[in-house]
Amino acid sequence: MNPVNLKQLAQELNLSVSTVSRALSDSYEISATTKAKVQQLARQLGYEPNPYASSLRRQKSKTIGVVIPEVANNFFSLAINGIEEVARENNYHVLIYLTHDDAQQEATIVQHFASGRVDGILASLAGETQDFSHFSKLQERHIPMVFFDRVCEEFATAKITTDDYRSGYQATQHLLDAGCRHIAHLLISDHLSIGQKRLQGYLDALQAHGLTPDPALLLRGTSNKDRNQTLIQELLQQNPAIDGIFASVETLAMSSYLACRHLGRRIPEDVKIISFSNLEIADLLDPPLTTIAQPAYEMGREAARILFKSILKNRPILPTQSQELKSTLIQRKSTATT
Amino acid sequence: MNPVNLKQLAQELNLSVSTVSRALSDSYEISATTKAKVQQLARQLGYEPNPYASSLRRQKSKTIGVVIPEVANNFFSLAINGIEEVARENNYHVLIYLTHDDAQQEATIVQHFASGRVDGILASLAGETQDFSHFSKLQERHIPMVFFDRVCEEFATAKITTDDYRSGYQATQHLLDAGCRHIAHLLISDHLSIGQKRLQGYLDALQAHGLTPDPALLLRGTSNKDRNQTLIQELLQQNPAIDGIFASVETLAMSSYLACRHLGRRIPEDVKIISFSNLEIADLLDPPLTTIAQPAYEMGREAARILFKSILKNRPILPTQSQELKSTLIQRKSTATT
DNA sequence: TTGTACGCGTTATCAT
DNA sequence: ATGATAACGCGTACAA
Repeated sequence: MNPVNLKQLAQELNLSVSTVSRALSDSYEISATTKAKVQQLARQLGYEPNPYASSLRRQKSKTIGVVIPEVANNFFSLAINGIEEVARENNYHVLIYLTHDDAQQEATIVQHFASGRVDGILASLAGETQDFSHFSKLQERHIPMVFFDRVCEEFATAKITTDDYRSGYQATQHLLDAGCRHIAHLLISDHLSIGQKRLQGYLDALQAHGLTPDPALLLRGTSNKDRNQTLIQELLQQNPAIDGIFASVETLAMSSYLACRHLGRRIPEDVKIISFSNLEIADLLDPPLTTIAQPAYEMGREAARILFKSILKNRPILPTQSQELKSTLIQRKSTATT
Repeated sequence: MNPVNLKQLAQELNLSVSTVSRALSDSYEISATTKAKVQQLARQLGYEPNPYASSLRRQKSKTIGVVIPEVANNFFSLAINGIEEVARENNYHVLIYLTHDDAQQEATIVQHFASGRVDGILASLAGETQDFSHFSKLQERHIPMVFFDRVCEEFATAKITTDDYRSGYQATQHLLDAGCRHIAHLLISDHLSIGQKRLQGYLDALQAHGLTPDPALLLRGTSNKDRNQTLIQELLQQNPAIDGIFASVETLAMSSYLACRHLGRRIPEDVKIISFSNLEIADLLDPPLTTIAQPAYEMGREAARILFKSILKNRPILPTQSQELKSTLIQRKSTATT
């Protein structure tokens, strides 16, 4: 059984292809009776319009592309939920591409979008990305694009972020208030602006409290979790004074838990830990993890909304449409004072 | 700047469209020099072939559709990782659709696939699904389809599952060995075959130990976590003898943790808990959760491999290509004997 | 080795 | 109210 097309419907009904097409799109110029006949047969034969023919003709793909580092990550999977919801509301389809934090792969993916496969793009940068020329080329082609979370500052488009500087400051402040004086900061990447902002918040908070940041207490995580745990263990051993850890991403907090356990450091008695995290069950950890939770779902949704506003109204996206949402610090036992 | 197409390249080079087309596909009938010229200009102008025109012409979309209940779920996000990897290896694109466990939405999505938008489908059923006719229609159209995890037994196609009966038996056995005599079983849905198998394993294990299963100890979870926690609390209160919980999915285990905490039941002293789960950090929970971990990534990968074998060789998928992978019981403190 | 012509399925324009 | 026709961009059979 082959896919049914307009021609077959037309033949069956002794109508022209164009009449059938119009009947199906509920055009006002078609009589009610023909409409009914056509639509009934279409339903009966399970007719589905060929989306590629339609895309070719209309120069619209009804598809958006989502480019993210990983999907097995609470933040991104929640964001996808938000994106998918808005896409469905607009009868759009969602193509997912994973960069695995590899700039080269990201470039390949984005380059492909010059083909017209998607009407718009939602992207969160690979940690490695330093050269943004692949994105610029898309801008020249006027393909609307919204960045979320791991944004590219330089681009004249909308970006959905959270108040990373403030959160970084607040997290550090929280540890200081809890009595920590030697706070390590674990970051993801040297290149991401959100990482830089969180770092700057950390540095400023320390200095505001009369403390001199110690570069030895900064650790760049890798993509390998075992390696990260080892690095953190070494950090803790080489700097026994460390009494607080501020992790920029969830996995680094988890590696810190394992490192502490391995070294016999108690949380929060010996080391207090706070982390950016969208772990739903932070409360069920041992000990419960104090988190800065980003509104991941809302970020995905807002990014998608802005994108669709542009696609549907055929207007360029302006940087002024950017939004900065608020993260929430949720205090739990991992930073409790004894 | 408009998307570049073959016509423009042809004009620029004083060649015909077909020559350019052939040069780009590295056809043997084109001279090396023209090929070089064409390819250079194509690169220079950032030419990307229009995938929709190509799909229309070739009747191939180079796209697969993935239909799953949720993405914010460790099992499914890991599976997507596996799927995406295989898709990328084959230069295919991945469309993601979420059913949110709603059979109606699933039917709508699947129905749309009759349009030819995808060359193949990977699906994991919505918990609610009872009527499978939407899938049958696709089979009539010979669109290759592989089910994974939440499979539909009735279909003559490949299914990737885990040894759910054995795991259900083993999980129950594990609790029995730990001394439990009143074991509750929390399931997702009455309709999913994997749920039925796990349940059967549970029932058989009980009976093999001379215990009579008590229907009052079976609880069907909902899609609402708070509601689930309430239900579990009621279950525990109405059946104070319960000393073991076997959860069929991770969220029900987490709700059980919260329920126990709320009621002051200690884990594992008062109640031991075991659950199907792909939580990476089960070990960091309080107490660490004994899990049956499914090879989610591998399942996605294998399902995708089978699908691509069919797509690329243009052969139907046979039920004999089905695979049953092994889950692993990882014993942790939540089922420890005191 | 290259060019011409057609068709994939749909939609939009122009006629009747 | 309906039909004929062209075009979207690409790939291929056939011609030259």
